Amino acid sequence: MHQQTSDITQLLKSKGLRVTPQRFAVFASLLKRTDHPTADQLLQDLNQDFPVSSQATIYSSLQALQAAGLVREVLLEAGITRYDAHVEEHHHFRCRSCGAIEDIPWNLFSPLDFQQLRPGLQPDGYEVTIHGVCDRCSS
Amino acid sequence: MHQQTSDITQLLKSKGLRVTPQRFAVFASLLKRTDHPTADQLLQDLNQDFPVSSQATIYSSLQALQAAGLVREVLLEAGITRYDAHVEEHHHFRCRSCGAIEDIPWNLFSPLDFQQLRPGLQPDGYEVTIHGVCDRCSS
DNA sequence: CTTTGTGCAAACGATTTGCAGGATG
DNA sequence: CATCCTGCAAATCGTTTGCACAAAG
Repeated sequence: MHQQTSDITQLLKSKGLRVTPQRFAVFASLLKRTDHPTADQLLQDLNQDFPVSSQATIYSSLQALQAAGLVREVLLEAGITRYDAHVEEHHHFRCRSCGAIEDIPWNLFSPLDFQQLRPGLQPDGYEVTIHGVCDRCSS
Repeated sequence: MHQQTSDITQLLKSKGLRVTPQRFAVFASLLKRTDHPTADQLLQDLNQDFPVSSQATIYSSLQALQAAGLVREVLLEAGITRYDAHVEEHHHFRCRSCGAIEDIPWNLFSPLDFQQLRPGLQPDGYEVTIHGVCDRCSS
């Protein structure tokens, strides 16, 4: 949150990524948004005023950012890949009526106990997806 | 588990679905498998010996079965939609190395407490996705 | 006999790729 | 200045659609 321009540049560099205007713009835009946009929504947003990036570049930027651990995929609907730069762990609530997606704070639930997991499986992370109806749709 | 041929037929009928050889085959195959196949894997499987179904029909069968609540989608990798006929709730473990997917029993974890969820959100289900490395890959 | 499903092939939308020119460190 | 990125257009992959024929209830 509240990253300065120079912070973002340093962050990208520290992960071994070249800082290009396109890559910077993709990451900065994702940091600003909390709505988990798709690649295409991101592209629309960036190119709103004047062309900033192309389709192919959006995808390669997202791949690079993902590989660097700065961005993660969010999979909630079949065939739709969303992206999120808020990599601090959190859960998701998805409204089955309007499709809205809401972040759920990580510490809302007590941590899962992996003791009972089958021996051999080495977990290194998890997330909860909650399905339901949001307030806008239930009224 | 261990459904008889006639059971499956009755089950489909009870959900208001016409029983066609294709639909029957898709559902029966999914019931037998626990590996969450994609539509294409399912098609390969069914048509292994002789043609049973076409691509278009697999997709429409899956849609019908899903609408009837007999099958659910499993989303674990970007762009890959998997299907599962074991609709009793359960969680998933995905190996980040080989991609293997393993079912995790629903009652392995104590139930989540939705009390603290933002008022207005009405949850009606959830699932946990665990990421990690499986025994085959860690040795 | 009416309704719904099937199979084919064409259409589609999201993502990837090859390649020539351009920018980064 | 060597390496890596960008943009374009073509290619690819999974899924959907239109339509004529066949099968289910």
